[in-house]
Amino acid sequence: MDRIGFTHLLPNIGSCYSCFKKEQCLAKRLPSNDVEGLSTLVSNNIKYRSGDYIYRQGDTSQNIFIVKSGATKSLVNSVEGNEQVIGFHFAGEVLGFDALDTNQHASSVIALENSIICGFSRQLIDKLCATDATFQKELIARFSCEIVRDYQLLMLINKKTAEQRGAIFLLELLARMGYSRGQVIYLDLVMSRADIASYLGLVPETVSRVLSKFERMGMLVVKKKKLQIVDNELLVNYSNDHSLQQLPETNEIEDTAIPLARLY
Amino acid sequence: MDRIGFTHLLPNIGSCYSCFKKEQCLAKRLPSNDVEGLSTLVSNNIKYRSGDYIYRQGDTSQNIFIVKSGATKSLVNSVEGNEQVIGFHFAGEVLGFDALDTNQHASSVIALENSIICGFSRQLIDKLCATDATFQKELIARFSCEIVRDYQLLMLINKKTAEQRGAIFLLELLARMGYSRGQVIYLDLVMSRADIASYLGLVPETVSRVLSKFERMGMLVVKKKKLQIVDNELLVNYSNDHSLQQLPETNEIEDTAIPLARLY
DNA sequence: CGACTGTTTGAGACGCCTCAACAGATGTGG
DNA sequence: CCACATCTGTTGAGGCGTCTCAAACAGTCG
Repeated sequence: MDRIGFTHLLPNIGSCYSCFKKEQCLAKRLPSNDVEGLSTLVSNNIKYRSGDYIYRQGDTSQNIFIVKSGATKSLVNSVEGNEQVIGFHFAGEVLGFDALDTNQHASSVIALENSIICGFSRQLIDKLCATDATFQKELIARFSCEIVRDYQLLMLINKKTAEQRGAIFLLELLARMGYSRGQVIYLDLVMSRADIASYLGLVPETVSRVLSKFERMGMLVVKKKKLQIVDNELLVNYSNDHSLQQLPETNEIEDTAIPLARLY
Repeated sequence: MDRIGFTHLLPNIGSCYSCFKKEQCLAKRLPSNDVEGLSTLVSNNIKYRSGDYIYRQGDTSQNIFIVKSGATKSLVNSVEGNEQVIGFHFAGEVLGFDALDTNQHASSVIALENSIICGFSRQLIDKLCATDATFQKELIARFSCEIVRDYQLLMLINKKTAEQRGAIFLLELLARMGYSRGQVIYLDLVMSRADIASYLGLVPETVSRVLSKFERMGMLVVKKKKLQIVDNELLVNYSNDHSLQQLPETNEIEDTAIPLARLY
């Protein structure tokens, strides 16, 4: 499951200077003569296996991490033991913004598949911020982006039906994978139904039902963790408030009369 | 409604140097000889009336703001026109972190009462970051704090009952107002029931019902926007998962016996 | 092969929303 | 000052969407 296609070509430990992902990195615009020296402050290319923790809620550290390949989920545990997934993270994304105030991570991050991740110590962050205005601005931008993402998740969980959440989730995933509309595309869910459910504020059964319904409608084809998106427009339609524009489900066998009744 | 007690003593426009809130300010530790010059880059002590917008979702700017006195709410509008309150902000808190990546605010902020707010231009932020490591770290800390706050709000909205949300909301408000446990205290809700409901992912009717129930239980006394917290411990108890330890509600006609029943 | 986890599907329960009516507070203009 | 409209907040009755609980199945691993 090599998401980027050529991970196997990389040495396990490499300098930032030769990193094939440096354009996506937080520190992408560092002058190259600095980069080499800085690599001593970076944990390069750490391999994590599926299920491994990158860090745990409560860990005392101010490291931040950058996903180089693979995928992770972040989650928060409440005092009562409830656990909620608050994000999925793919290549190029930054983790660990939650510890830079309190010196304790407010969330845990777990690899969803075998992943390669770089770490920046707080020492390095401060050094880069002090010497490189570009890095500093990039860091601020990433922070801001994360906050906006949280807002969107809040909007998603609040006051949307399970079907809307499902549709929006899939569209978000498609967008992050770089797919545009109108293509017949295949989507690889790296996370479990339970993860999706937790992220969307639902239970796994409901997620399963939503996906099944989408499949019955001809919107997509579900095969375990592999999805084929057949009708992207329908998905977009469903992600909006469709209370007034209810589309007929697969009518043949069972209904026929019901959708007509629903039409006005 | 003078939350801090001596707003009226302040001049409308003053330098940062003489600001009585500089200890709480993002720029609190600036060397005093710099502060005077910087005040030209700060919009000092702008007065907003209740209902005024500090900024609107979609506004093109990268200013950030600091609430000096008063209170605000921030909210996000979805494409379908739904609106959700995502935060309340009191003196000392920073607003506007959501525009530093895209150069567009992802949320709106509205004054809940007459408020005094300072603004920092992006130009100033960058200048301070470049010259003052302390400011830079403080900014990062505020960012991180905001992200953790968002996580907590997500946990609050997801999988909690209306009563838990109500209890947690009140406790959060108490904590931010600096009250500790065990006191009989008065709480002044500056926001409407609709604002609370939106923030908690509920409808105003439900918020009203929850508050009424808390009052019937002897937990607090509701009088419009003024609350008296009578039994803080009970509130804490209710904020946890009380499915297994359901406390008896008012069974008798009205009261009298209720406090006694609650004593163990 | 049997345990185990993850997923799907169904039936019923329950919590919150919706809709409606009403009360109280606030503001406006005559 | 009152009549009126408007807005906020409260309370009740009923409906609906999601959760809960249960069962069955598939896939994986020992």
